[in-house]
Amino acid sequence: MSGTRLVLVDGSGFIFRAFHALPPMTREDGTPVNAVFGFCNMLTRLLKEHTGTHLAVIFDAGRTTFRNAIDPRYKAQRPEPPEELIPQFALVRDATRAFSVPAIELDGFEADDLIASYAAAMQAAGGEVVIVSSDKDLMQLLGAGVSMLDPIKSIPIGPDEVMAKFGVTPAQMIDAQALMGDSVDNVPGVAGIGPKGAAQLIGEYGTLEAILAAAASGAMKPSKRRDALVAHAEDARISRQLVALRTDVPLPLPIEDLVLAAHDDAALHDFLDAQGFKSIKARLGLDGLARRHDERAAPAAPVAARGVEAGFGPYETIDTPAALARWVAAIRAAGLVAIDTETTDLNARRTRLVGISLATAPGVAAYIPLGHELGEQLPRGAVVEALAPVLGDRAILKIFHNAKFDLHVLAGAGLADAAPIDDTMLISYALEAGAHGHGMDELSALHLDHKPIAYDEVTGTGRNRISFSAVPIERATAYAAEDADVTLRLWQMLRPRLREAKALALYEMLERRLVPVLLDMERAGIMVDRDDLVAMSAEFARRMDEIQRDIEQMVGHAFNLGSPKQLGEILFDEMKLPGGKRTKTGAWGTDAAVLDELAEVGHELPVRILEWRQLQKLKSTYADALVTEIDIEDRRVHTNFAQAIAATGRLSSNDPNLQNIPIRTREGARIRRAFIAAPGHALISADYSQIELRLLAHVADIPALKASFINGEDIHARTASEVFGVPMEGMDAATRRRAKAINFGIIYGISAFGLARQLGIENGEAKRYIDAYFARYPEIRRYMNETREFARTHGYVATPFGRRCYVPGIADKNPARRSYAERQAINAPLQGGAADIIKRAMVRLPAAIAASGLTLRLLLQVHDELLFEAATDQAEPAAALVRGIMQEAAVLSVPLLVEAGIGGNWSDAH
DNA sequence: AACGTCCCGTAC
DNA sequence: GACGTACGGGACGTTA
Repeated sequence: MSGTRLVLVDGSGFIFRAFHALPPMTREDGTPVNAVFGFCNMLTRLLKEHTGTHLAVIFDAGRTTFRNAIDPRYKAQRPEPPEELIPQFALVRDATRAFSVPAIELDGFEADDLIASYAAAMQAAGGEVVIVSSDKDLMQLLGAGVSMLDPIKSIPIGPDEVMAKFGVTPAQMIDAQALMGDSVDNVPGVAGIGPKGAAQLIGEYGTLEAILAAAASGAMKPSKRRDALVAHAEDARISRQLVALRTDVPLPLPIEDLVLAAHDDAALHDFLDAQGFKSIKARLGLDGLARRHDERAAPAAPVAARGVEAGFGPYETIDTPAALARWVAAIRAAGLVAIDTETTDLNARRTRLVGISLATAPGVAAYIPLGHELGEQLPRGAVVEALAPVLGDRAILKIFHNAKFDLHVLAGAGLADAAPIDDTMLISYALEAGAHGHGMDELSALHLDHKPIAYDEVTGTGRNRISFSAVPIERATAYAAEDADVTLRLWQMLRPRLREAKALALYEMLERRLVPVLLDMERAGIMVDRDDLVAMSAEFARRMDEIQRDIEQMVGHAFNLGSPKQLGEILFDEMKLPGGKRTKTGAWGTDAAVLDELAEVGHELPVRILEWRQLQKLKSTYADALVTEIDIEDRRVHTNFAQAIAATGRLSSNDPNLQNIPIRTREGARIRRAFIAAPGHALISADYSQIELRLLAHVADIPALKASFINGEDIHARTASEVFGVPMEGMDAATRRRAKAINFGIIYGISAFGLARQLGIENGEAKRYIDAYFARYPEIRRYMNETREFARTHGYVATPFGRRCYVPGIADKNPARRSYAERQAINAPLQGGAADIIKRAMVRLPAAIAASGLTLRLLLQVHDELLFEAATDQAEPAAALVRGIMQEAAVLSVPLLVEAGIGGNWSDAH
């Protein structure tokens, strides 16, 4: 029977799960049919996707089975099914037959035993089995030729998932379940032992019998748990018999009879019509068929039905306690929920929660209004109380798009505990950084072929913009619930791709773990000296006034110094200064390089303009802008770190950008000095030395460069010595500077033109430098060629840690654009590799800091630098701790060096 | 008035 | 055109 693939649907399990996961819906005559609808959808999907060669749906038969003989308590206290579910049991069996699929059940046995027996028979015959269920009771069957598929989430469940959820292998599930028991089925287990305890014991002793023997013999150290094991040993053994599935049940139908058959279109059409499942009919292409017994038009599908299947909306508004309770139950049944929050402001930290949307399955989403100005809404407290246990439940996955934003907002509303999380924005970024943006609307258009309602459409823009709290609830529901729905669908689509793209570890170990770290950094903020900044701003203004007067005197009339256009016309049209260059739009260029050149040839005006420009920059971008960003509550500035923007894996910072605070010039450093430690604290700056050049030495495997780093040499001086043939000792600063520019140029994908511009030399001379460099380090040229070639064949390059950075222009016919993409390709593994390393350090820090007991927190990341705030008297050991974590964050063929400094302000900490 | 683009400059 | 990655301010031209 090799080549046979038998799909076994756990019909009874599905009915319960679908009933709880889907919102209520009824057909025309009032009969509830939500589980039937879910079932028909699931079967349609299975048939469409050609999952197997054989198919059957297995059901439980009756209420008593052989297990009641083992233990009369088994399933004894199971409550009657809900009233709305009862009529659906028969309807689901009808549905199965309508699809021409065998419905199998056998008195005295549960569906699980039949599934186990069919699976065993198939295994013996050398075929494959796919069990469509998410029931943990069936996980013990996973193994060679037997796999599981979650019917609602449409995701595979394999040994990895079992290990992730229960910490044991499928083969160990029986013993694990025997220990933990099952309150729903009244399987006793051992009191006090849950999934975690069971996994730990099995990990240590191997089997249930070994555990019980160790407990009885005293080989286990005395504890409450050991006492419980001794006292309940018999319960555990009985539990084992209850949870172990029978594989020897007589098969009611031979496997050959389960072969997939074409369904009877007319019969199926009539059944679906009777239920009002118009959308499924459409999917199966049965619209055109006339009804055999009744020619009137079929009733419109219930609203929920369209959503469940494929449509986006309409969605439910949750405004009664009953609806809220129903949704909480649906989330528990689904084991996951996609969540989106709506707020008064787009800044996560200073916003207020206006509503929460939830989605448990495609099309199944709802909105909980909380802070709308008009309309019936549940009290905030009641919603928080109902959702807190769900958000805090480690067994329920919370899916967000840009989780950090929602986590800020939820924490502000008293819902600080929400783990585990997934983030579709970060999943997309881990998969395809650089290929496209990772906003929800863009991903929805790309992957779901659906354009969601835009935020601006709901609130308006500009002067007409209204707060989300002023949006009518009905409109808010349509927008907000759709976002949760889209998030859930993106998750279903993208999550499985992580493994295929070898990005699973990158996502789970790095990007996802970074979320709480960044959240804490943003929350912490950094203290700035407001008075200092205000004073600086005034001083800069005064000096700019003076300079402006001088300039206007030199020019002979007033003009807007801030206008490059006016300035260019004055310099090159009016005053006829030499050396004018045009920008790409034809205007005169007036950037610093141009003005520098004019200054070189002896003009005073450009010098004054450069001075004015510097002050203008410092005043507007830094002094003034930062003052407006100070949080009045804590006198600190809180940036936002964007985790899915840069094509290389770097973070970016905005509102305000704290990753480009001046440092190089004397006046600029004054701005940096305004970033101060809180009273009783010191700032610690720790930065990687030459991390990108070290990565270059490592990935391009350049022995000479590696040796330099291993020997702790001054790398730029060494380069100068090699390229220009001068001794390291007594080297002049200009020579070293040239070598430094070459080293940077290499990292950026060097061109003679670029290097010439950088150094202010002729193209020809720059080319000679580069040639000399390549001659001395021949591996560089090989690395560059191989990297370009890899990018051309794959469309991306990868960092040493597996992050893919896409370079879309790599095959462009336009040589300029292609060259640009090639330089990106050469730079990305180095810049991205450095980003990976510092992120590794960042995710390792919280545990190390907690273990150290030091008062120390991370405030900022600036690509190769981490800035901390520590209690003053602990700054030294704190600096040593972070140096260690950062240096050990990765093991390369060259050492990583971290330099740390301590100071009362950011400038002095360097 | 609001938005998008350009030019420019800051960081790593 | 112009060696990599970002963010943002002010000017300016276009839209509403």
